[in-house]
Amino acid sequence: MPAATVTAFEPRKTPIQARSTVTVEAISEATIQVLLTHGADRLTTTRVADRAGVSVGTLYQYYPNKRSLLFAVFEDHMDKVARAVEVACEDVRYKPMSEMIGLVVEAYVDVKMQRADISVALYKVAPDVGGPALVKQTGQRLRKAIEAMLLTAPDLKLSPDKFAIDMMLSAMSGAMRSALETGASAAMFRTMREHLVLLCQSYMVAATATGA
Amino acid sequence: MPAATVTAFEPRKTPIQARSTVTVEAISEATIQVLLTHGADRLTTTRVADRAGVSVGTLYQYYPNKRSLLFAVFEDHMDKVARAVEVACEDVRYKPMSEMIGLVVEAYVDVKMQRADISVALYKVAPDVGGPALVKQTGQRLRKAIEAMLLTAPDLKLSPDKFAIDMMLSAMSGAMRSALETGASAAMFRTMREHLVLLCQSYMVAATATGA
DNA sequence: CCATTGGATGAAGGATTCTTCAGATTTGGA
DNA sequence: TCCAAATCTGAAGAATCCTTCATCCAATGG
Repeated sequence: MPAATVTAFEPRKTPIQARSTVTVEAISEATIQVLLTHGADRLTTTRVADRAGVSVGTLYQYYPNKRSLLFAVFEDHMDKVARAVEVACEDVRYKPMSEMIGLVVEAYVDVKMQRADISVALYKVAPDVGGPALVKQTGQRLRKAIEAMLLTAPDLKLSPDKFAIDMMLSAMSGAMRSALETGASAAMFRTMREHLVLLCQSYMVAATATGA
Repeated sequence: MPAATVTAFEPRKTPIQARSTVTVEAISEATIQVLLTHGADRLTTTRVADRAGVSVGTLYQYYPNKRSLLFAVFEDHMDKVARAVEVACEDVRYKPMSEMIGLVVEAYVDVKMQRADISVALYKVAPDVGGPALVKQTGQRLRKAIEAMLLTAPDLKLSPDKFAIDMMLSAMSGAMRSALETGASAAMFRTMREHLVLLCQSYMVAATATGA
């Protein structure tokens, strides 16, 4: 069950017929498009419905309110990011720690980049939609994946520090956010990807060497 | 002159008499209070005016619109943070790089902590008020201060990498934001302060050793 | 003490937007 | 084919909020 903060965003009705499944998909996609083309503050339920090719009433048949709509999109994005990182964590088990960190960081940067526009759009609505709660939740999920991964590192003596992992994650997202919001160029992103890898690696080495 | 994105937020009238100076002060303070007690989405110009003990009309005499009001508060906060970091940068010139980094990071964490509630409140309104632009601006300001500081480090061979400094700054703010938004305990903040110092130190050492 | 400029007031205009719901339409199965 | 359930429609209700402006009060200096 999701945290309390996350409740009351549940969809109102579950699609049964194929027709409605298409509809909710269209609405979801339209939400992103409107967010992208009109911005967060001009995101209107009517506008989303128009773009989706349905009427407002239909929208409210699946989402109890505007926030739940945004929340759904947000949740979906976070899930995709988390999934990508989790997969990366699986793939690099039993490798040296530095390599682990490097690949995980790159995986994170890459998913975010693939959905750069959505990321930027979501930064704008996050505060109004219980963003921090979802971020926190996803953070825990990622920490577990990374923790499990690190436990298989042959060159890791100390057990991985939870605090250090959280630190790394928040630093990562901070750097990524900054780059995305300032609209960095492709070249800049490559550089920043390398730097972020370096940052995480050197920190994790230091953190696991010194202990906590 | 401020960037274009930052324009149109200028106060409408400059206080002349003592009375009006008090008024603008009260409005500014009231804005923070309302933000804290009612949240970003229920921040109303009328409500702010009430809390400040003036009428809405008075508010609009000094701020052309709601956004400019929020912007002013935001700007003020960012300035205080920047100032604190700049002072720290001045104080640690000619010391070893690690010490420099450590003290600057601590200075940053401390200012943010002192105004923890304001910080959290502002995260919520930032997107609607040209936050990213201001953050970018302040970031440049801080980078310059840090760059100048690093140039006086006796143990620094390579010239400091601008990219690395930006990276460090964004990582710092990301970690801080995460901690503030999740409402960490005082003990957690102490730990996180130490870790953040470690993170920045180890990264900067790695970044200036390897070059860019 | 008075005139002029600065400052304050707050009801009301104007604009948006969220959300509902009674009724029309479509679908899938009997 | 026909009906009940599932969907869809979109005008309109209801609630907010931002912002203005005509008007009144206070301060300052001559």
